[in-house]
Amino acid sequence: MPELPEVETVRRGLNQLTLSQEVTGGDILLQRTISYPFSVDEFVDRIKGNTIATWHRRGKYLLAELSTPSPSYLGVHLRMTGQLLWLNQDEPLHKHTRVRLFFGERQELRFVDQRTFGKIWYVPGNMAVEAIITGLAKLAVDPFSPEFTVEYFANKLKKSRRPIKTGLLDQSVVAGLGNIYADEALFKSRILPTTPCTELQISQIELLRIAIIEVLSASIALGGTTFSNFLSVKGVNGNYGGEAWVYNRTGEPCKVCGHVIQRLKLGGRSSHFCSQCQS
DNA sequence: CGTTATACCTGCCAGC
DNA sequence: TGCTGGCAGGTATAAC
Ligand SMILES: [Zn+2]
Repeated sequence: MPELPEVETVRRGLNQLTLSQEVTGGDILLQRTISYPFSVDEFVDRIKGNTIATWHRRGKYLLAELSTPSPSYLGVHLRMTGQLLWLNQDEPLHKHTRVRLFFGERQELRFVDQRTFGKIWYVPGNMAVEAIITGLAKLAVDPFSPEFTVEYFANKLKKSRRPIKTGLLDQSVVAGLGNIYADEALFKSRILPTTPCTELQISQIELLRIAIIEVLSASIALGGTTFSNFLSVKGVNGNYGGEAWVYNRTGEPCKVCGHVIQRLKLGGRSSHFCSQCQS
């Protein structure tokens, strides 16, 4: 479900709805969703009594800053099908409910996750976030950060001759891109997904950098994607879908030149592209 | 070290 | 109608 625009949409909803309310309990319906600590009872004990000061996003990871002890955190990764929903506790359970966190008397933050790949961590105050949520250790800069310069990007890309599509999905190159927006950014910058990273000209790298920022911004502005089971915290789907140039359009005509959109497996993932517009 | 394949799951859809 | 194979937002780890 979630790439950067969807996770950012969820983060904004969480900041509107969940702050400054006491966590009064929890119910872990699927133990392996909790990545840390090992004991789910300890997880609930540690979270209980806290309030959330604010939600941060790092790449596709969500981090809730907890009140006590400071600094301590609740981390969430939605992976493919995770949803965080703000509900009344009496709302009937969704089929794929995995974790319930209760707030105050009636409210609940419910983690629903069909494919069960999603992960939740509690990060104690005396431990580094990267030591618990290990995926954060190798995470690259955010595409909206001033550090995401053409020099930074070129430096990351020169290290490997793998296809650029594979490079864009590597979260240690740039944080937050997934299959949809990687394909869209490559189309917008007119680069074939198969192009080896090392063969990109600096001018192409700059076009790609701009396209990444544009495509992610456009989707955030529309509340995330229509593709997949994505839902915001308030339970609504996004509106970014009709504006897709190539993603999920195999066999349909290119919106620019009319040539048929093709699909190719790269790094185990589908890539969608126009062989006329992209080179 | 870089790179690819596979595992982790559930469900949907096209084709036979 | 079943059944089967392929596919789906992502990442960690094993196996070259
Ligand atoms: Zn085209």
